[in-house]
Amino acid sequence: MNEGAERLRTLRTRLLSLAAVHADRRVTEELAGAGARKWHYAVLATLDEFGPASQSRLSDRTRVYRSDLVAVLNELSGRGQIERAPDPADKRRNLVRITAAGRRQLHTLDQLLAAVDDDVFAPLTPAQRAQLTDLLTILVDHHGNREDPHDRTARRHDRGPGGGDPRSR
Amino acid sequence: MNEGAERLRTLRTRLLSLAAVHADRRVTEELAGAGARKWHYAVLATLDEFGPASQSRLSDRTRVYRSDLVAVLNELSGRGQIERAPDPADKRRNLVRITAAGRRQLHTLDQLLAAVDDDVFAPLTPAQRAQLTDLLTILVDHHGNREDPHDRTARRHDRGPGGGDPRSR
DNA sequence: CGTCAGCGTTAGGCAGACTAACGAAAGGAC
DNA sequence: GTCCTTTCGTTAGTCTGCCTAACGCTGACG
Repeated sequence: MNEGAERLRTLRTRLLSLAAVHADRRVTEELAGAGARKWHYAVLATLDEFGPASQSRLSDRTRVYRSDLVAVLNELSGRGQIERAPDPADKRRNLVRITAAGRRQLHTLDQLLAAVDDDVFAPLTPAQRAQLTDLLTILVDHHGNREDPHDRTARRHDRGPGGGDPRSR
Repeated sequence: MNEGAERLRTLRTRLLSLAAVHADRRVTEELAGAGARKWHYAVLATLDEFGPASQSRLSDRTRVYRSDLVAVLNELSGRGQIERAPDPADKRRNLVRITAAGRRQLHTLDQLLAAVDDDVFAPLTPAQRAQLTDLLTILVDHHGNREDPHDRTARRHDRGPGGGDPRSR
């Protein structure tokens, strides 16, 4: 009944995708149960660890696009989990800070995600889980440093005269 | 400079996602260079290994939704890489078969994907790559068997009666 | 022969990733 | 101080992948 072609089953990039899709789905499901999404968690966690920050800084740290961040912050502040106030030192900026309610929510989500992790990686032994984390970390670190996401400092002007987008899409 | 919160950097599900997103992007880019997409490859490979099949069988084996498969097959047949003809034995079905041109394309894509794999997993030693494949295979096999994709026999009824989810956007 | 299930197809929703552009404000050069 | 450029938050819109719903047709079964 089940299962496809040899080539597909052993294609490493595909395996990676399939595993990730499944994990993503589980995470999304669980977070939805708490009325949150991945980005909400990312923002709350980042604010908690780094303290108040402007939206663009948040965008850099969470890898959420500035344009999409707006909606996320709207939702979070609608629930009183963050506060957004103009920065007196620079009126272009908003200073975003996490609230007590936000910390409570963050704590809830932390536990939730730990449970999902346990569930998703249940078929692996603790040693294997650690192994997997190591391998993935190597990969992510490697390309994370050379292919910075929407980098604002290095890019921006490289739109050559040809206008061509190097990454066709 | 770089990099976000500890909690995010060490979250296993997130690492998995990030690695997969990167791999996916590379794959998509390269395939685009050959005028193909992932699904095209999946279909061609499956046809090549299993021989002619109906669309719904293809859908099962490739995990491409029947609705989306239509467009993929249109494109492939537009390029002469597959042939689609009504099954004389059951007029509801189309029999899809790969052509010689399709096999050539498949071969091209195989090489292309091998190169991408090499590139994406370059930071890992061969032993580590094998390890990763093993770990991912365990994960995929495990949930692949209990959470059949768009399973048609055992529907899911989880969409509550409450109607839509008015996600503001 | 009538009902039901399976097939291919069309249409559409929704979310995530990403680009473009804009008004407001800041910073620097002169 | 006046230009010019950059940064910031924001809105709008595109594109793709994932997924549901429904339709018309055909075959299977009682």
